[in-house]
Amino acid sequence: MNKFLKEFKDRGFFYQSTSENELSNLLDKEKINAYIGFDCTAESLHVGSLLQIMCLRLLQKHGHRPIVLLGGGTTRIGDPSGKDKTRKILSEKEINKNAKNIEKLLKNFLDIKNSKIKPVFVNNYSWLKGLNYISFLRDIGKHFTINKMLSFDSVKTRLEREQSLSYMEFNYMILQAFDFLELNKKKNCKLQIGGSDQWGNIVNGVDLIKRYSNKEVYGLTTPLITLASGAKMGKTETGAIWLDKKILSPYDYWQFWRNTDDRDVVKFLKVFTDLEINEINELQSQNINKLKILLANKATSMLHGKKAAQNSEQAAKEAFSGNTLSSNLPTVKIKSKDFDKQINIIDLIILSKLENSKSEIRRLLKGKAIKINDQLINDEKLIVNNQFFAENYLKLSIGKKRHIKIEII
RNA sequence: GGAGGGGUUCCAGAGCGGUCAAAUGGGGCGGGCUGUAAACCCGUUGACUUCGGUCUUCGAAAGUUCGAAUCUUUCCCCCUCCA
Repeated sequence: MNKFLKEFKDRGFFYQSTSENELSNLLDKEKINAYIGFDCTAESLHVGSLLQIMCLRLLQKHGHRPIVLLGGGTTRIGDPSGKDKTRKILSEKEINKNAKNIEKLLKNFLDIKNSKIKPVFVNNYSWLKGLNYISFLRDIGKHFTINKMLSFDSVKTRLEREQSLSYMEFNYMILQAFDFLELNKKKNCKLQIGGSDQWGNIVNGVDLIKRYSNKEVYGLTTPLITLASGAKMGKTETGAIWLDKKILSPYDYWQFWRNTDDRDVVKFLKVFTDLEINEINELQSQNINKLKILLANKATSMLHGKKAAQNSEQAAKEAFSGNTLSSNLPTVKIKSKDFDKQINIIDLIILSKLENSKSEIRRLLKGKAIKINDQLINDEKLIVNNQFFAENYLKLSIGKKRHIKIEII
């Protein structure tokens, strides 16, 4: 089997593929261009997309060129796969902004220097915006039968539940197939990778290219990563694990990985780091917490850089064991006019934005959850004044895991 | 078109005139144990509070009543069965 494909499987990326043997042969024979599409519904990507991002890296590792398709056009329509309802439609401005931001994020992960494997970024809006309806129907539409389209899961489930599926969304799969065709024509793209929920859309593209150009292209899907606990990867109660540091600090990102369930650690090392498989196998005998730190460091430095990862590890070490006020903890700045020499503990926490309900803070205080400079606070009337600050800093902890530094400016 | 069932706090789901901010389970949060894990145990889970209370919630609106999630009317939305 082809080396790329083998590693793809060994690491746990593989779910299914079209004509696997032929694909393997092709990958042996030449370095190809392969694409993954990202939709632009949010201003950032979250950990849920990380699996796809790692696929792009893996392609690069094996000398293939990734094409990143930003769904600037298709986001205007909305993919009905896996959705009960039509999503809200975003404005053009938002979509463009999102696309830009996502491109920027992805560049953190990819090798953008090596010209042989340097990723190509394309936005499908560039070819979708000017489509001529009549010629599109004649050239492309004739290759799709309604009979078949109705058989796709994304359509079927909607219809079965008698939830409306608009004509607009119904067209999504055709557009995605068309994307593949365009990329094949323009960029000689021969492979599309996507999540398992994209299977139908991908196969459509493969079929379309076969019929339209009589060329052989391939599709490859990744499994849905589920956690040992059964939850979906990347969605926590407090919100998604975003990749953009403006939304989620590197420290919190690091913590996300540090808190991985024991049972998921090895799986994650394989999928979300570049460590070689045999290296990971050797490491398995190590202390599980060391592995989690390794995972956190690898994952964080890949996105935010080595320095950020080191700082996060350092901050975590200090926040959890020592009582020193780490300079690396996430910092909340409070204006001295709001502080005004002293402030009630509850108001301080509100200002810090760690909690936004006073009742909740009172509960936490009663439950021995709140510490200032590692000193337990259980008096809700406590006045925090200058004495609590070393320099201009104070460490505020809620529970065992949330630690921040408050700075007066 | 006909017959019936239902919309309750994050979710599932009880309540069916006062004792209801609303049982129970899940989830979340906090505490304990430990390893910033899992499992387990305990507490907590609308907001505000001078801790006495106060205010806002049971699909929407109007009404009956001293008093409504609970009764009535209208409206909106879901589901099941028959045609």
